[in-house]
Amino acid sequence: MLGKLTSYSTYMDSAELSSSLRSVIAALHKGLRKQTSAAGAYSMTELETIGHLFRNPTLLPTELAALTRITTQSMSQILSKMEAQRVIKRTPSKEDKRKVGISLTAVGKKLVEKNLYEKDEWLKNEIERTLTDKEKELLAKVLPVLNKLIEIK
Amino acid sequence: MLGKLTSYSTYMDSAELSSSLRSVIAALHKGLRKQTSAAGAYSMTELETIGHLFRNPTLLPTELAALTRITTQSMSQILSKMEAQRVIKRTPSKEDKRKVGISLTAVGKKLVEKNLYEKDEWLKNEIERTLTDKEKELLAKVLPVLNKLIEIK
DNA sequence: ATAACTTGTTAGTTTACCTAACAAAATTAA
DNA sequence: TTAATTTTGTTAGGTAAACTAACAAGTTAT
Repeated sequence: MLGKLTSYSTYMDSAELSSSLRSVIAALHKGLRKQTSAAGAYSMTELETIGHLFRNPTLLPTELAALTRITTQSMSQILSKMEAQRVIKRTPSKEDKRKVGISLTAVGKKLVEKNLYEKDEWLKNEIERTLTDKEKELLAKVLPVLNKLIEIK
Repeated sequence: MLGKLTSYSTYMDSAELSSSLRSVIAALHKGLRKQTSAAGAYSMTELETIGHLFRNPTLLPTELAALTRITTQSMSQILSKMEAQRVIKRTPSKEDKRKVGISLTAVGKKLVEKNLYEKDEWLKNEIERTLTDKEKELLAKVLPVLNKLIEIK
């Protein structure tokens, strides 16, 4: 079962690496979903959407959909929900009347600053509880590597 | 926004670490799901289930549910589906008549050997295409760290 | 001018989970 | 030993978060 040794690892070839990575991603994702699904909280994708709007003053629905990797139709539904909650606002463009700028409302921004990181509490606690400082450092180092895997091409 | 510096990272505190990790996990999970959802393929959890049965000759539904982090009810449905496909078989225990041993059929084993790793093809290709050998090495090193985060307590 | 493309939306469907309710066997308590 | 409780597995029904289909309206290309 063990793949042939290569230069990049004494233990794993890419097949085993991907299988193990899939496995741990599935488990972590389930842990996260269980957290966020508690009591009318934001879903994973809603959380991502809010995060993008926090870092970018305004974005189009299409752009948000691409960033969060869902269809524009699904994004449209999320936006309607968040608009009803006064978390985001839709501002139709004057140059191109098809376009609708999406941005956080004042209420939304306040809510985000107060709550966004709190939503990650579970994972944060898991990290602090189970990992050593050295492991945290390693994790921080590998994040850009993981992000390379999901770059939009 | 930048947290105060700590010993384990020059750049990230646990809050930022967890936020970034959540983000990349969500994206990777979506990428994986898109792959596995193609053409009557196995879902993420079904894939996990098969993997566990590949490594353990027989397991109980309860054990499989715990390992894959879903309810026993959900596992029951997955098992029914896979039994209908002749991928797994149910063998009631003689000592304890409540228990049902789950194992891969001959057909299932063959199918798994042929296909399990292929299902990870997308991720494998992404890894090989976008990561350098050094990055692959780093990824292999961080896997046990990520697994620590999801250990069943 | 009209055809083709872009952008955003609503409507309806699917998937992968969940909770509720229950049956049957095993274990513990009385 | 009988009765209550716990364990194990299942079916039935519900839900959240995605999807595809269809379409309206604005923009660009021919």
